[in-house]
Amino acid sequence: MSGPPLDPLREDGRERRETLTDRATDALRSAIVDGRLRAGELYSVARLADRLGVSRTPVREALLLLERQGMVRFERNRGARVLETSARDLDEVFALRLLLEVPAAKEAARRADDALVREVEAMLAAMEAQLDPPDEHAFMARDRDFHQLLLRAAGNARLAAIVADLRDHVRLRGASTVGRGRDLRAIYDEHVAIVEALRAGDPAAVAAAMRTHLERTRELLVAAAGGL
Amino acid sequence: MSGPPLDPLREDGRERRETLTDRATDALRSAIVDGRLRAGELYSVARLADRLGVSRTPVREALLLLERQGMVRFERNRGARVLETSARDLDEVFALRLLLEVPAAKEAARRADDALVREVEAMLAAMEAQLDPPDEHAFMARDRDFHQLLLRAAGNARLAAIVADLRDHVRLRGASTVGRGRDLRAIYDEHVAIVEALRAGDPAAVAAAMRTHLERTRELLVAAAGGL
DNA sequence: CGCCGGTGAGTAGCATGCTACATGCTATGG
DNA sequence: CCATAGCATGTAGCATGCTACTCACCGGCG
Repeated sequence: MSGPPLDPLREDGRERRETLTDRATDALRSAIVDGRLRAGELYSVARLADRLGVSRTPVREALLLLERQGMVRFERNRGARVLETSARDLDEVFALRLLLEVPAAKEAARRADDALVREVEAMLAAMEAQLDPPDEHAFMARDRDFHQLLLRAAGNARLAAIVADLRDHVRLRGASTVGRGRDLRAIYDEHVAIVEALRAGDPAAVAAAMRTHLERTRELLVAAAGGL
Repeated sequence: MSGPPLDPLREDGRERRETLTDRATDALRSAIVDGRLRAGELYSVARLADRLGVSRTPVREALLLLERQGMVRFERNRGARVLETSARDLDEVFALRLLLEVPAAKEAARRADDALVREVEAMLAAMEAQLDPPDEHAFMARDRDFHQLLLRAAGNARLAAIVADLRDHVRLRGASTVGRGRDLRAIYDEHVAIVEALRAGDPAAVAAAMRTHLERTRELLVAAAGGL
């Protein structure tokens, strides 16, 4: 089972600042998040290396990094297994995001200037553009950018990096299911509330809106994963 | 007819035996934390591999993992540089520890039973044993165990893992400096306050004691690093 | 004297070779 | 027919080979 070929990493352009290990890490991470590499499945380093068009070394190094992030687990002489994300895992992830992102949103609001507000508004518009027709993949990419913008604005780079890692545990479903469009609209509205509070210069309201958003998202995802 | 069970040679049937990469990661991490590998210095994979008595592969893999943790940075064709921990880094680390450990301590207190209280008390006694004569290295190891015990008791494994990673950014100084013994005593007393609140079954007091402890430690370390 | 270009040693990054082990299949013996 | 030994195949883990690059050093030239 070789599966569909992943995008080759090699580019003919000679200037490569990034290493192949970096590229392999990004490629495998996104393949796992959007399900092209399936949770629960075993993959061999050699086969993935073939699919990516590189040698085994950068692929193994990438998988070791993803293992540390909790996305895969090596099984000796068997392969690397993509780990499933249980409802309990999602609960842990969102407990952490609440602890980190709510205070970070408040701090970002305290520091916010007009330039940040404009950036956030632009991000919100980009999200809205993915509602009709509903494109979950593009929407979630914008959602990630929105959150990262606010997190970086809070001034703690490590916090932003930790949240980015946590997000990778939420898998995207492939085809939109029934009612998915309405879900996206609801998520979008929660972001609107955050931006309105930010525009009003009200850090406590920003924090509250972020808390509401994360709690609702947690409910949604935990339920979709079968509940606790 | 199976007879009496023999001791299984394999731990879990399918789990991971420790690899050389794992051991190299632990060895290098602790060498960096206690200063045997010096911050700011460049080290080559080949030389480290010689010192550890293994080939370059597990050493490179270990350094890649430590790079992801923010402890080293590869410089192409030059080596791996041990990153310094600035006062600003420490401020970020403790901002995160406050966001995570204070609520975690409260949750641990809510869940605490007699067994946990006894474990924590034993850990506290182990810390006290390192006060006279003062042994900073052993004391800090116990301190780490104390915090990890509480974090795990809070029921969020990822939270505990994140805090463990953050702690590695605090370097131990080698020989005790003047007044170091008194510092250890003060740190110990802050842990006593946490345990007393825990014994009293008062989650809010546990959280407050943890906050005090972390804020004082932050002040101490940020000042020692030259201030913000 | 100062600048500059060559050059050789050392390096990360990547590819590949090698070994022990896990597992499925098959042939063999009951 | 069924159980099982052993063989073929595939794998992670580790070692090693190879290449392009960095940089310190040195000698010659302005």
